[in-house]
Amino acid sequence: MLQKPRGTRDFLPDEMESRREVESTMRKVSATWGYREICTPEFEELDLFTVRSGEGIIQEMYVFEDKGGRKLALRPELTAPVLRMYVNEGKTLPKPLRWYYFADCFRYERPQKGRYRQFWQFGVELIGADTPFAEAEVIMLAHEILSSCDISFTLHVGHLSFMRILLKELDPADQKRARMFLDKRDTAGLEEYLSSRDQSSLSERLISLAGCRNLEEVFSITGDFPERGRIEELFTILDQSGIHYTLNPGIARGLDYYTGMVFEAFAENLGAENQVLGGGTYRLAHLFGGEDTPSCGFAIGFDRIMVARGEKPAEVGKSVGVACTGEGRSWALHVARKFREAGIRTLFDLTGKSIGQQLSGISRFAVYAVIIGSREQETRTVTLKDLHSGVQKTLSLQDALSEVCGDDTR
RNA sequence: GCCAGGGUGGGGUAGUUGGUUAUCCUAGGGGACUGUGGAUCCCCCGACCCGGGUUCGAGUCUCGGCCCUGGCCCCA
Repeated sequence: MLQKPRGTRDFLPDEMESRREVESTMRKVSATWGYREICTPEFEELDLFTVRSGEGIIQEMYVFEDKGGRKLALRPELTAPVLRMYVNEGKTLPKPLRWYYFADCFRYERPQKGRYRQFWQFGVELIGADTPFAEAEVIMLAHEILSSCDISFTLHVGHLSFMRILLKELDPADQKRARMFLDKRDTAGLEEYLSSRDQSSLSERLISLAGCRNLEEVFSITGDFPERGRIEELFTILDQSGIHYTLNPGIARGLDYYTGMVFEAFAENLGAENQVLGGGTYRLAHLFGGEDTPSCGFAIGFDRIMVARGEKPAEVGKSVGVACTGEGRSWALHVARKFREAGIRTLFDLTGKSIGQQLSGISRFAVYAVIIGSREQETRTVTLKDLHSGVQKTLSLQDALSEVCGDDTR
């Protein structure tokens, strides 16, 4: 028997419905903030991703050559494609651009809990606004989306300037190593590394920086620097917004293109892969041939959200099943059509068996049965049975429709 | 790429030291049953992940691969 490729999943209707429910919540929230959906190709030129992230990621991607010999890759993420799209066709649109996407991505990695080779991301990019308000808006939107997903999470907000100030004397390779240690909260590793570089005093300052939970402490370590005012303004807005977050100067993020604010969110129930969101302020457009454009955004690991939510059956809508005898068939078809026109999920019996057996089938998926035989056909009525209470009555079609439609508890 | 633990009908499972026709539950299909439901009874369907090796004989032992679960690495 053929298997599905490693790290991919099939989704049955129950799971698909609950995924769509969450997805639709994310879309709705984003829409209320004025963000509009975009879509980019499933695959792109390989260079788009290597320009941004380096050659090293080739082994983590699905890379292939098409019949014309072009080197292509299934997208491993969406920020680069979105910014490529912006450079290609968004430059003349009025700024700022508020875009969101919901799309699948592919990474050739070892699957584990919450990590698959095909996975879905919901993300937002705010392009062309370079203010504390822009950064705050993106964080607040992220917070609202996560809150609407019915999971418990913690939101950490940081800024790369703090670390940069302390690290500016080191050469770039050492800076990068030091950031990685901090990002992983590996203080022992950091101390060891920096003392091998004769920078022991630095590691102490870095570690206390990473432990800071308010700005005064941070600035007492870093001293004053030009961006201070802007950073203070950003956090003032966050405080005024009332969202719950933690200041975390230890966030470094993996990549070099982040320029300032960075933030991450973590959920429970997730094991080793518990980060559900990551984002920040960055500059990428110039890498793809555009003007240097300030942007910020975030991406949500949709599948991890679903894991963190746990088993939650999706809402079942109202539904009726139509059972009929041979004599009642033509009237039953008409009745079914009317129910569907009223927006009710309506399943017609396909077995042609006895009424009892039809009801037996219907009761497995519907809360109402509509029974049509020769009596109903002659009098143009329907027999509506509530399968929960067992109560049934014979009504006009119109009354049956309003009974089903009007009863919101079903 | 690395480590640990796994893989028996669709799902969940039993299977002793290697020994007859691989156990049970559930789901699914059919029937009893063409004007009143989820019940019951009967019947059916359906599995040892793949390949090599050891053996008279392998679900069981062994090697390799694939896949799953979790962890490491990485995390754009």
